[in-house]
Amino acid sequence: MVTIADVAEEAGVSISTVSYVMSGKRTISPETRKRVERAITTLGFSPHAGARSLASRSTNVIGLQIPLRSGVDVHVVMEIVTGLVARARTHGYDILLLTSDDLRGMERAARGSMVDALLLMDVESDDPRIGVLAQLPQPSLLIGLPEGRRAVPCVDFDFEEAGWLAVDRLRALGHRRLALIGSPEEVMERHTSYADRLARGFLAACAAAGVDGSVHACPPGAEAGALVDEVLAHDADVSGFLVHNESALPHVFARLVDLGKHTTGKPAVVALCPDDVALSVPAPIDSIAVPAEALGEAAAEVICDMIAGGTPAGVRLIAPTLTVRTTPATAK
Amino acid sequence: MVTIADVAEEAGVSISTVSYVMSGKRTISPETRKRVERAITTLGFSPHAGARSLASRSTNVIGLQIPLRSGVDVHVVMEIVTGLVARARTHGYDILLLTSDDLRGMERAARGSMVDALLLMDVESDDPRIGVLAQLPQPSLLIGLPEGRRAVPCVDFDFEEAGWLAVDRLRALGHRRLALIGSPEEVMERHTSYADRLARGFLAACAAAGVDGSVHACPPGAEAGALVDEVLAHDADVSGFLVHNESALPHVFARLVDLGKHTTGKPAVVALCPDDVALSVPAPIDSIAVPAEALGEAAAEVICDMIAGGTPAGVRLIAPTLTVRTTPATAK
DNA sequence: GTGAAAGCGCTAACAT
DNA sequence: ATGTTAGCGCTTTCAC
Repeated sequence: MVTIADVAEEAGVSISTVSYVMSGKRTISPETRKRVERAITTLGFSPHAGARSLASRSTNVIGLQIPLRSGVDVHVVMEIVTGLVARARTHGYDILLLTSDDLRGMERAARGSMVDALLLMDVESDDPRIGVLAQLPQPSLLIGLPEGRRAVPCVDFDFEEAGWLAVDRLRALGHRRLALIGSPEEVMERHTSYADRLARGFLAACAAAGVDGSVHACPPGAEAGALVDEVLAHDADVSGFLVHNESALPHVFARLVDLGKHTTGKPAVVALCPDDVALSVPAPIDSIAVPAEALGEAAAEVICDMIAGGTPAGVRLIAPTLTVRTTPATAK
Repeated sequence: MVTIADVAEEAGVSISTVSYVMSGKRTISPETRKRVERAITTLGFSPHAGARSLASRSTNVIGLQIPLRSGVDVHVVMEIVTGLVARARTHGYDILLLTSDDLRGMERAARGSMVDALLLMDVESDDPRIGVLAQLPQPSLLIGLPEGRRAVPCVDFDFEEAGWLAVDRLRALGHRRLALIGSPEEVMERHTSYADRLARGFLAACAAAGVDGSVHACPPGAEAGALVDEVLAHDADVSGFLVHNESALPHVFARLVDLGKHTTGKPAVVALCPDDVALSVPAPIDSIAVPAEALGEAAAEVICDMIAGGTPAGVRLIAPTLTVRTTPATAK
């Protein structure tokens, strides 16, 4: 293994000079800098991360708890992670993978100085991890928005507003009895932050508009078709659907077409999902995009800022936007 | 921050005793052990990972390159990662997330002693990363099976054999003209290892059985329906389909039902996908399970073994198994 | 503009 | 069965 001492010798300078060339923390004459840089590439030197973190008390690693639980939307998770990793790298940070069921893992990582900060996904409305985070010496950030006190900064998509937006659109399409086809039961039951907030926004918007609205947990995959039947069995006049369940979307849509509930002239669905998912449905549908990759990027920016000691982060919510792809006969 | 010296003082022993209590590398009297352990929990001590890696020359971290490229099956990726992380943790290893497009990232991690080993997913038949891996001081493992020399050990599902198995089944169902509906174009084009091997096994099996077989790249989502039409336009007698494209599966299946190509009495499809995906199709279909989680676990076992200096790993392929869910009228 | 040297918190000889 | 101590490879005062 090649060390900083080897580089120093090769370049004919002292160890500290090499260190300062790398960090840029003091002015170096152009010639020395050149010599050192040549020595570094000649020898193929990479500083030992452990030694560095020991001396500098920082790791350039961010711990990320990703949800490996059932019911989560893997597609969205992957996109968030994609954006996150890419953006973190541009700030010089690597990502240490932690799993969301492992409360002790994140403590271990933090207390063992393996990470400079912690990032949590798949946050629940009343998440037990938040208390732990607040005790940790490193800064932390949630991708999600729990209820109650905000002991920890948050970044998320504004699911609550998305509920309002969807109801607006469904009303404009002429629907007066609406249903939210949402996340699977287990996600709802553990009060995953986004599921709670979407339902809240949806129901509040329905109430405000004086239309009828109901919320339904929905299993992923083909069984979603049966749920549509169930909803209609309970109230045959339900005609507008907000679908927030990626793998159920094609099945819900197909069932609504079969039942004649959705036609080109009278669209019945607004989907909440990444754009490519909305486009994979056999016919055009309106959708509110979940900007997953941008969300990951935003989270990376905020956490890097926090590590750098930037301004207190607070709450940041990305606003939803509706994309209209249908041209209903009855739309004015 | 609490250090090993604090613990030693609290317990009234020397620093090395504390270290040896933690590592178990020498015999400690029960009383001292107890005292040290109490001191550790009292003070909430976690050893500094950087200091540890500096002194011990090992990090207890495995670098994992996950594919964040288009066309990959996120569902399968997540399952592999799930199995991998869980199993690695039981061996005391954490996972550093690297991305598969970042060739330099993995070198950086390895040369900077950030990881004890490297694990690569989404391997291509002639993968440029392999040459780099072989030069690195740390051991590495591929999840995949490239062609040519095996400079690096490999673990994977036996996609080639899966091709044979599927052809067996489709022939038993009475089909004589077969089509493989496979990965998206971009995955095929970069000669992703699994896509290549599945196609090879499928075509070899067709040739061996004297039946007609063709391979088709397939876009994810709804456009898959159109591909079915295209295949049949080219040869209307194609009747047996092996589908290896998770998000296309429901659409391919629906199209085949619409066209009357698939009936309960005469099943037309064998799917290659995780079991839950196969079960989410509206009707029972035969499938070959991709044991993604088990694959991740196997990879974790092998790499931990390699780090521990275990026996040279070579190639390990998990055998496919067919699950029959259909009871065709014509089956004997 | 550059060097010398004192740590950072551990592990693992080498002691006894 | 336990203590002493020399590093591990870097960053960062201090000194010039």
